Amino acid sequence: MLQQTQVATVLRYFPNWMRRFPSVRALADAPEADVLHAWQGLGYYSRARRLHAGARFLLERHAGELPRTHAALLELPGIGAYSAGAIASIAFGEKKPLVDGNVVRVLARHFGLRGDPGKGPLRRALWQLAGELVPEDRPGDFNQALMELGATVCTPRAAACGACPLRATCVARRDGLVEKLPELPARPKPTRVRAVAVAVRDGKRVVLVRLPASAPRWAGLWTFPHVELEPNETRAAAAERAVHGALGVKAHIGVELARIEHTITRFRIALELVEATLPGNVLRGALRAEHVVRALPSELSRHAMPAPHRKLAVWLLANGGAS
DNA sequence: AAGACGGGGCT
DNA sequence: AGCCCAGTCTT
Repeated sequence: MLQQTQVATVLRYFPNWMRRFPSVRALADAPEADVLHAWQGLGYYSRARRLHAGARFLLERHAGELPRTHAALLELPGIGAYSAGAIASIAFGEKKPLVDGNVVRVLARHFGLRGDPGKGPLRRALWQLAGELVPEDRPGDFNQALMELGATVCTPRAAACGACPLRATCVARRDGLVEKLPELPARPKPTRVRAVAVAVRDGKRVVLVRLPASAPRWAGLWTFPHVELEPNETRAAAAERAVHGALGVKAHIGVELARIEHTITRFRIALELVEATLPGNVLRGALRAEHVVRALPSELSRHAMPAPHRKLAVWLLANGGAS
């Protein structure tokens, strides 16, 4: 849960997660829908699916117990070099390094390492260095200390060098490079896109569709039928296309209901919610599919939805089913 | 060896 | 408005 996610954010999810899945078996036995529901809003949903798969893997291969070696941990879905190093060193006292965003920063600054830490040469050097530094005695404490130093003292901006226990030997501090290191590439500015989502009405109910497991984004989550607008495409045409793509039927497109802005990894999406109805004769068959559900606005929260569609669902609930 | 994957905290 | 977060997996 903490992979690429701040502790402050995880704190809002972890207690509920542990209440719903208090054991490896509880998680392994849970339907994926429940797992995604408990994860909804956290992002990087493949983490949830891998954690789920990991629980099942543990039951099949390790009698439901976490293996105690770095090598065996690495075989688990969702456990990469960082997590295997963290668990092996912190939980089991194995002398293994770890490199997370904090460690990258601390090491790059302290040793004055130039280059992009995401690229091969420096990336390898950082793991090599971390491996040489981690001690036989209390490797977990050392690793946590390194991360904690990065999180609290050697921060991305306004580092508290005066309070740093390593200030005497820090190359970046000596050379005035603290703010320059590590040399992370700037994230490209998000591309602006317009998208339309459709609230397909069936009386007081509204249609949600579940994205297929093969979807590049939000796989397994429920959304309103939606598409990005093509160049020069009208909102209504896009809305029709969205409904046809999701349900295979033609819809009567109505008025715009709401509009939100949402930024995800590389896109800044202006997402408009448009109302629609279906001809009565196609309604029943089209909505029978397993990946389609009709729900009252008050029931939408039962389904795992990504943040932007969740916002639209909240809007629908607040602003009623006025149709 | 690059890209892709979410969403939000914090400056 | 940016930057970055206790990374992993796929292409």
